[in-house]
Amino acid sequence: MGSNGDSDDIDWSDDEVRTCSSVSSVSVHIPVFTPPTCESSTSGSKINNRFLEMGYPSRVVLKAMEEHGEDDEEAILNAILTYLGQNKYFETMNLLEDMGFQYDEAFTAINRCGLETPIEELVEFIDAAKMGKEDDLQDLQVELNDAGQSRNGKKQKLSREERWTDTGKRMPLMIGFGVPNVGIKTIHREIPDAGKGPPYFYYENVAYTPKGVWENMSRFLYEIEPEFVDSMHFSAAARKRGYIHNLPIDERFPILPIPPSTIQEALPITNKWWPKWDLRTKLNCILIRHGSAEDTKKIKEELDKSGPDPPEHVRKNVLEQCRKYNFVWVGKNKVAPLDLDEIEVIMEFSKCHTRGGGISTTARYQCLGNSFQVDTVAYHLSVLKKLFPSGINVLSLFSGLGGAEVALHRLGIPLKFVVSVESSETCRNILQSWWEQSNQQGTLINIFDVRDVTLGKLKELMDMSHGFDLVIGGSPCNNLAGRNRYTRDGIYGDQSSLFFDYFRILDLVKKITVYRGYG
DNA sequence: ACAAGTATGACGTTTAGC
DNA sequence: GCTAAACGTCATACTTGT
Repeated sequence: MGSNGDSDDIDWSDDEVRTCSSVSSVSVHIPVFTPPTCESSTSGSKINNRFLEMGYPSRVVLKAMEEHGEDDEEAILNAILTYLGQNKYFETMNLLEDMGFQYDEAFTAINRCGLETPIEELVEFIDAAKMGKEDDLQDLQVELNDAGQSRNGKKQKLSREERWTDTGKRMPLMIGFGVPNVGIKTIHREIPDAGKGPPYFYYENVAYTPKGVWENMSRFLYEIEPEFVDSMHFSAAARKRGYIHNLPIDERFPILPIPPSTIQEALPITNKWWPKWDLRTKLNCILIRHGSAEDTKKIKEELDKSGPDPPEHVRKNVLEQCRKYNFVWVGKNKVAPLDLDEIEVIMEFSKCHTRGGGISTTARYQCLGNSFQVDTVAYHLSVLKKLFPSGINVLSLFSGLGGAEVALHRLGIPLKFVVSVESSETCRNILQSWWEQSNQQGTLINIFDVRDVTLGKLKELMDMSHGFDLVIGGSPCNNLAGRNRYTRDGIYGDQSSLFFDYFRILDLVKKITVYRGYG
């Protein structure tokens, strides 16, 4: 934590790590889906443009505006969602759940049978799926029903709080302080004074770390309780991440249109070849490496050998491999790893975000596997739109592909001044070319190494920008991630210890902000 | 040939929740 | 005890450019 010989005009004596009582009481209520609220606007063409920017087909937008006038944005959005079948989706989900089916059952049924399938057939599908899973699933069902009735002495649907894997295992839902459509928690949370902005900050890392890591990080980050969210609630792939931030959590909204949230919707070309006995509707976490060609070959050979109705042990083995390597079905008995453009879209970057400019395939897989899932982060950042209508100054640490920048841009928050700190030249190039292509009007400054972000450098940057509104970043997870067999050393590991630079820089920005009266 | 960059097979353990 | 998942690392072979 050297201050590089800067002449200090602030008291930089080492802070004790703050000990604040972090209190948060949680209450839960379960609303049905409501479309995101939109500010009222004065001109119809403005609204039109906004919906078009959101990516809705112009024909649909025009039709909605014809029927609902030009000013009632909420009614127009509602109509668009109806035309696109999204309202129907939520209605059907709610109906099935009201009938007593679990979230995942309803989810799978709709996504396997299609939205237009009559409700009776969906019910049949679910029942049939259950029969196919034999005794263990029946036992599970009994167990779930029992649990559903006994919890808190009140009948309660477990599906809102928990989900089941396609093998029937119960998993935590990981919805943090709420996600769209699944069930929104109403939460009152107190942020300890030391953690309050300005600046706002947002820190991200993998949810499953060695024991004690999140407690440790939380202790540094002002005792703020982490929010754990699985991006499966925003996209077709799981991504269990923890976020420590001091953002408000009321009135969050997702970026629109809501992207496909199942494998079947996101990768429709796989439907034709997807076997009935592969019940996956969600991909596992997208990693930095893809599965091997050798493994896909073995799967094909094994299935070709066992004929049209493979025996249980073959299915089990194939499914195990598919889950492990995130294989999808691309031909008869033929699985393949995800393509790069498929990953780009699932992470909610645009197609070709990482393509070209001399970047190798391996490097693309790597930086995409390291990235934010944009919808998830955008949902959390959406509260900034109201707070910074004229634009935002961002210090983006460990920027990578620019997930934070893309999220803010997609939310329609102008990027006035962005300092991006990123050690990979490849990633800096990708962010730089996105910046140019997306027609940014603000300033982008690239810095190579977080260690170069000293007190003096920060003062210089904050003089230029009049302070930072948001400090955002996810520090390296190498030494935390479960897949690491060699150097899962925890927060003090070679790469993951850069967390402390995140903290150092954030804390310096806080102090400069107070001292100079920014914000 | 050689170096540098790229692709790929092989490789357990620690979480968490029953 | 069980199952399931996990922003990965290392060594080596291959490819590309000079």
